[in-house]
Amino acid sequence: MTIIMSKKDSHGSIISYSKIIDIFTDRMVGFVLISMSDKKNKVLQIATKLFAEKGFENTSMVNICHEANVSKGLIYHHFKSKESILIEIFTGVTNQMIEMKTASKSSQEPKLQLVQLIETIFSQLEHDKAFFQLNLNIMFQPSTRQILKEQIEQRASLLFNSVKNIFDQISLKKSDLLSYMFIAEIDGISLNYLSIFNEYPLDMVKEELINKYKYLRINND
Amino acid sequence: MTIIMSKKDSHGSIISYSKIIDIFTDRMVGFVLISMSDKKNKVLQIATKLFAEKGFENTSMVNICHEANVSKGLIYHHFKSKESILIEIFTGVTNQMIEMKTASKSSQEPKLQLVQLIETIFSQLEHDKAFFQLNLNIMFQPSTRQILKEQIEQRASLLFNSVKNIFDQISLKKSDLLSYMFIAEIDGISLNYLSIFNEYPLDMVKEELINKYKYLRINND
Amino acid sequence: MTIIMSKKDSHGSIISYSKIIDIFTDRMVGFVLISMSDKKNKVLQIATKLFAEKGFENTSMVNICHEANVSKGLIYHHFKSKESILIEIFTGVTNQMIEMKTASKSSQEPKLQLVQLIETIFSQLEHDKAFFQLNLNIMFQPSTRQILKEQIEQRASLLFNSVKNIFDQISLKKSDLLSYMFIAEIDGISLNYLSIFNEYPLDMVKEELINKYKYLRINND
Amino acid sequence: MTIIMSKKDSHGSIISYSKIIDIFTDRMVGFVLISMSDKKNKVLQIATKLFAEKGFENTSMVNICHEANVSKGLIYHHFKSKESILIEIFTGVTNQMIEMKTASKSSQEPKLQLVQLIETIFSQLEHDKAFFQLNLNIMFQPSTRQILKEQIEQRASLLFNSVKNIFDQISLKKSDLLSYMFIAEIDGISLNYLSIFNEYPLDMVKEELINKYKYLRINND
DNA sequence: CATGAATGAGACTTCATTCAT
DNA sequence: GATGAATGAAGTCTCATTCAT
Repeated sequence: MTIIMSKKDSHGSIISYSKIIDIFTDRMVGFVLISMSDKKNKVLQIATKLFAEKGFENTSMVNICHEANVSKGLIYHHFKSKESILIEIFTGVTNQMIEMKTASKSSQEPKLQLVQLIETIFSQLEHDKAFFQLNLNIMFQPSTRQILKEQIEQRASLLFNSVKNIFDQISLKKSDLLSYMFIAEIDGISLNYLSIFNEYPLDMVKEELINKYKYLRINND
Repeated sequence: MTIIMSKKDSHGSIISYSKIIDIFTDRMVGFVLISMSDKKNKVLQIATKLFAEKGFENTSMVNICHEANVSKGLIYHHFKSKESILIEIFTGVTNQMIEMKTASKSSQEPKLQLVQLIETIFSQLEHDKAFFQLNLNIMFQPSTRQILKEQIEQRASLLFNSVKNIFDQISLKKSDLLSYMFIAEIDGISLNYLSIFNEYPLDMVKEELINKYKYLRINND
Repeated sequence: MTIIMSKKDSHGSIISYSKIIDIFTDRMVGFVLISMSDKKNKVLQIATKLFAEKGFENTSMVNICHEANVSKGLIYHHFKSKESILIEIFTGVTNQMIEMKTASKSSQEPKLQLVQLIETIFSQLEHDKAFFQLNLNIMFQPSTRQILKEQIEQRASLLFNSVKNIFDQISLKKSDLLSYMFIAEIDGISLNYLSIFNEYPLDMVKEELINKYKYLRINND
Repeated sequence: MTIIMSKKDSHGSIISYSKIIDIFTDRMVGFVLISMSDKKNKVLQIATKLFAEKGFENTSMVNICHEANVSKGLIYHHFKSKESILIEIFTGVTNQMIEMKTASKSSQEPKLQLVQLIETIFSQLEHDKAFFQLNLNIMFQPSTRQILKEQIEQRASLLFNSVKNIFDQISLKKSDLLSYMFIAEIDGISLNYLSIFNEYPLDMVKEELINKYKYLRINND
């Protein structure tokens, strides 16, 4: 799944990728992660960055060591293998998504929820191109895809359920189909923006999409 | 670009991936490839298959040699490097797309052209998942992406112009935006079908999309 | 030396390998080991087991830590190095052998002493294949052999003197040669039983050997 | 099996280990090996030497590279792994043994065959201590033992059948038992000579053994 | 055209050992 | 006594590429 779920916190702001990166840094307060050693943190942070920049296969353990100022031995003290670093990164984000989903109970009008969701996602997309590209890279590289198959599926159903939940509030009819179309549109735009077109008119496309869903009228034939 | 352009040949049929694969085989008559030796053909064919199955980085020259029943020396006689095999594969398909584009001058009603395009693409998608995944893999793997940057952009504008050309026949207004949306929808669906959802209702989604464009009414506000 | 000396204690029973293992446990009362901490004991015990099962080179300190439920730091608190664990294990057994030797003063008829010795050794052999294999492993692995060279020689002469002492009681003539042959036969059988033949008829061979020495008649030509 | 079978060639001389080593050198004329590249030969030769001197686990691929004046890549071009070098060495010798066995049809008096066998083996033993030690090392190192389990068993039965065949000519009764004892004596002496005693009186022991079998009288009770 | 021996850089990983706490 | 984070050397193996034949 290309999309990272958004979460409105008490101040109405959005948890963006900068927050996701915080999972591995000092501001994170989840009890599981709080005890993570600084060096391990650093490794996860650097690995995330390098995997995003160069791809998983083209990032060597030595690359990570050097950038993280850490010895090879230490990495293997904290992680079983290179693969397991990838898994830990991915799991961190997946857990974050799950947590967000549980936390976010919107009472807004459903069409506005869709609009909000679109805005959140595109805002993240613009801020963290590299991170989204990492996700795509991982999903289409057969080797890494295999490793993270389950999580990818988990994330997909997580997002789908969130979206379908909103459409159900609008109309139970065709909510499945509408969810698939909604997600396809967002993923397609992300894909084109990130990797296909040189100068993609993201703002224009975003506006079009928002208008579409703001004034959505469902044809119940 | 996820999308491989279709071409209606004189019999109204579609150039599918099976045809694309033919680029590398004896039936191909393009002037560029006509002189290609059988062995070189075989290498390109096998490399395409292996890159799709295992990814570029995880396919070794030896893998290709063994499957193609060819010696290492011979591969380096025909190709400067592993990269250049990838480039040649990609170029072959790009050239094919260009040729198709020049050849295909449809006189059909524009909305039917869109429907035809949708059907073509999804038909290819279903037949050649691996090949489409290869394209995605290459585009999101930073290393390979860099190598093929220009071609990726060339293909994107090729497709965009084809689509925009159709929308222009419907209405000059917003034809850009509509083209971007159309491409995004198709790419998004492909993406979700290929790599995200476990059991994607491709037929249902396709039908929805076809209905949308068959009866398209443009809001000219 | 493949052979672990036996000892008849006051009840006529034999000190078997189960007793040897006790060196490292609470029932041991030797003055050297009495003050040994429980954890150190445990480490020696586990190390013996792992060295026997996997060989010295293929047993890592971490393997020992995990199985002994002890931290790496603690092992290095008790032992200077991995080598020194091996040395301590070997020394423990050697000391035990020395102690046994000093303790065992048999007044039996010499040929019966030989029979007794044969029975003891084969009984141990059957009970503790792994332990005997460890001894062989250590003696033939050039690296470990070097470390324990002196002890190996010490044990050899210890055993040789014990055996020669018995043969001296039978006949002073050729007692050297007879001792070498006796030891060779026992070691050869052990070797074949432990490591060469798939289904070795140990009982049959043992009986043959016992008969040979029970009714030994020395040719004094 | 510690013992390498001997073979009387047309001049009554013995194929010693120096001949076995020739398997890997220019004098070998077996059609299978004649085509082996010089470099591959060299690697096998050097590996044999180093495994014998330092043990399998303590010989690194780099050690072999350096001594054989060959690149790491080349070794892996010829051998799948370090293990496979060991297997190839061992297999070479095993095949040699099989070939010798088939070739050697002695018409001598059986007791003299035994004497001949003893002399052959001890002659080899004295010439090639390191090689015999390698065999022992391999058989008692759990890791290598596992790898060569089958061959070890094959060799054992090969030797056993040879020996039993001779004893059968003397007396069918107890020929099994006598074979086991004979092999045990030889292996025991080898073991003691190679690895236990500092100054082993090999000549004296050998003479004793020869006398025993030269004038063997079987007790048929 | 065609082969495959040969190279050497660099990949992932293991491991004994040290040391601050 | 006890812990485990941290190190760095060394190990096995892979791989794109070159080149003599």
